Amino acid sequence: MLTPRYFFANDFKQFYSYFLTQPHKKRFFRKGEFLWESGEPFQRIHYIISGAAQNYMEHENGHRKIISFHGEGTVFPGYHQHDYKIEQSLITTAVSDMNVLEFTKEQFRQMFETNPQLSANIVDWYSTYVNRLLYETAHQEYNSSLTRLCNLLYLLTGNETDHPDLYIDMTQDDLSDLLGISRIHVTRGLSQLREQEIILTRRKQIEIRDLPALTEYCSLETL
Amino acid sequence: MLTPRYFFANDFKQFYSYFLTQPHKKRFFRKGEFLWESGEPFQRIHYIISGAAQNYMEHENGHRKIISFHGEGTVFPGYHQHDYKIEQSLITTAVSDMNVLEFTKEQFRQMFETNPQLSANIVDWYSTYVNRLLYETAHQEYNSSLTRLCNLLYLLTGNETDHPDLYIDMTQDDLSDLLGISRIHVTRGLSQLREQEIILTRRKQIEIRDLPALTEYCSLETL
DNA sequence: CGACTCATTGACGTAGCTCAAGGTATGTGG
DNA sequence: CCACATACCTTGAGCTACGTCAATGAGTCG
Repeated sequence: MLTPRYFFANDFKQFYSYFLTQPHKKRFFRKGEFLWESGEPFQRIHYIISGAAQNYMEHENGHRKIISFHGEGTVFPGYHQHDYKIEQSLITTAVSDMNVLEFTKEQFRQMFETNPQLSANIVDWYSTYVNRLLYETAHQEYNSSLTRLCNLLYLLTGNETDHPDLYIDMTQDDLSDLLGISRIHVTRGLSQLREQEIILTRRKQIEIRDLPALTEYCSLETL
Repeated sequence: MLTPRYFFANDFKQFYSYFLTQPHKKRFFRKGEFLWESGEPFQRIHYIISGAAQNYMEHENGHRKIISFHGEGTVFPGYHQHDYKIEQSLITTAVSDMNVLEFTKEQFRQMFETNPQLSANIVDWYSTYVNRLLYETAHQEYNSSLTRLCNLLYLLTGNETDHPDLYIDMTQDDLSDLLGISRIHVTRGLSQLREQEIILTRRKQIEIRDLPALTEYCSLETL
């Protein structure tokens, strides 16, 4: 039973060697560079060999919403044919140096049409993406800011694995942009958790000290 | 350039005759019946011949979030293989009497794997669904309640077509559940628009009298 | 006619926002 | 290696948009 994910990785790893046999371009992006710029329609699709990217949207009033992270062994953005207005506000940047395989929409279409395993995988990827968005739209929206924060921290530990990652390397600004809660309010929530010795906060990092206690604050839907 | 949609219809119409040739079950649902019940894992997929369904989610604290409507000539839910926890809180009910073709996941998988046009269409459907969810998560979230309301009304007129539908047949409760805003606040927003003679309100219906004036209240992303 | 369901308006409370000021790591250039 | 700039974090104070509660009105249906 899958829970929402903010970080996508390794869900296309099995196609790496196949991708290499198909027409593509090898590219390198330095940390901070754009893979997909604001205002540009969606045109190229990347298979990520190493490094990670962040996908976010800029609101006309200046707010920034981080939607997802994409790391090694995954493909972003999801392949499709339509053009959506909202894509003009989407931005993808490298959060670390990246090596990728770059495909045009047309090249990817070729593969989609001739490789049934690939097309099945793309649909699964979409369903995972939908799941993450549904979680936010239909669940998180109704939670208090503290619950939302705790849910996010819990999910970022990669709860599904046997080895939860207890160090979340992210600024409070990023958490705020992921949650759609003001940075100051995020700080207040974290302070509260810190007082209860559930977490430790430091520069660009949250350390989870007491995962069971954290889950006490999470909504049922999250666990 | 596509804008978000809340109402899905006719995007699988071209497969109707194909679907009829494939293994399926014809079913009839009376208004109010469940196509997919709460707690039940996702198992069956419906092609809608006539009538319409509503897909919503129930939050553990009692809130109800309407996600989308699905009418004639479309398929719901989207085909996929994984099981997501959140699906246990999803509910689909008939909002009018419905005639559908019902497929099991397995039957649909067969079609997905053997009909490339169908699989391409499924991916396009997913991208449209993602677009609607992104719109809400990354855009509406940052708008004031009045802007959100106006955006929704505008989108519900079916703005893309040449013949906008100026009568929105929906209770204020439904609008509130679509927007994630309290019913009372929805009423207040509507009152404001009514005072400016942009809309007329009546039982289970909003009539748009002045569409251009309405768009003045919409966010840029919506138009 | 009575019993729903749906819509409206007022009064009031509060979660979360913004503004403001200050504190503490980290990195850079002289 | 120091000092200075910058990025990041913390806390307080006050405001406001939106939520809840409560009372009433207005269609609709059996």
